[in-house]
Amino acid sequence: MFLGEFQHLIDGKGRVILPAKFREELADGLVVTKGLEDCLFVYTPVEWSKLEDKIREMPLTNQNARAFTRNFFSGAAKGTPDKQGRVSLPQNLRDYAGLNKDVVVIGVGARAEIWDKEKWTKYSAETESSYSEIAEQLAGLGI
Amino acid sequence: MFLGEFQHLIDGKGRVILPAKFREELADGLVVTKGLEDCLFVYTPVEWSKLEDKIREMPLTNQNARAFTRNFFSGAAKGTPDKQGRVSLPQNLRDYAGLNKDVVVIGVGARAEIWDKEKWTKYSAETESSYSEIAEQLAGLGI
DNA sequence: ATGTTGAAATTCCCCCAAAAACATCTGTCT
DNA sequence: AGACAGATGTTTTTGGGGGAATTTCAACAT
Repeated sequence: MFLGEFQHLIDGKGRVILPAKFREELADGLVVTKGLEDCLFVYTPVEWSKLEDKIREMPLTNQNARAFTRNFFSGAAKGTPDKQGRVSLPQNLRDYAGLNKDVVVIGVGARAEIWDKEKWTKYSAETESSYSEIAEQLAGLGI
Repeated sequence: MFLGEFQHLIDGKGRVILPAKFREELADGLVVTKGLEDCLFVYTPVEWSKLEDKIREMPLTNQNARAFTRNFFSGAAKGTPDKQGRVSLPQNLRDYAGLNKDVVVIGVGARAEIWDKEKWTKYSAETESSYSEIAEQLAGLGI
């Protein structure tokens, strides 16, 4: 279970330091993928394989499914944090999320997310103001 | 399981260097064939034979099925990477996929794909929008 | 409030492995 | 026999991964 918001830097080699609170859960591996709203999703191996199973069911013969599958798998990277809690992010993922130096790592329950700091600031400002409105619309989802 | 996106060059003899992360899985052989959307599909021997079985089940009476089967099998080539992790691609396959010098090798779960760099750039840009659409739907399914 | 201790974060440096260019060998065809 | 095309091997360079050291921060106790 990932909670909280943490500021970090990316080093010259494209590595992020994981928040200390996330280390234990991710110690034996993690998977990073292209997420929604231009951020990266970070899953534990268990969560990932659930996802993977769903995707594998998609038919090879459907063109949209192919496009999605390609994006999904090619935009994914397995990794293990080193002894200092760092994970290296492949170039294509950094490009996708527009990560430069300042990043924000947030906990979102089952997964963590990595954002470019600026993008996150903007996004959270926008959604915070409409927080209760959004909540209203979610009422139908049974929360 | 193949994941990620990797840039490589084809040498003068028509050989591609396989990404280091794919080597182990392909060490004891691989099958390359004409893929969909002008790229090449690369399978492990195991995955290939699974596919072969599926294709055999297709009705011989369907004209499209016949055409597909012909392309798929006639364009296939078995190979083994050398000690440095290189695979040589037959001329006809290189022509098919329009491979010059810069290629992109991507992991797509059960298979890998080899793309001409330019084509891949274009394709992934075009399909990115459908990615987030589908991802959103999947996210709605509680993933 | 201040000093002390420990852990986390940032920077630096080294080494190994992977890429890319370069070179050699073999066989076949003319 | 020579030349060419194909495949296989070798060398050098570059980039990335990993470790270590220094600094910063935070928590705690005096």
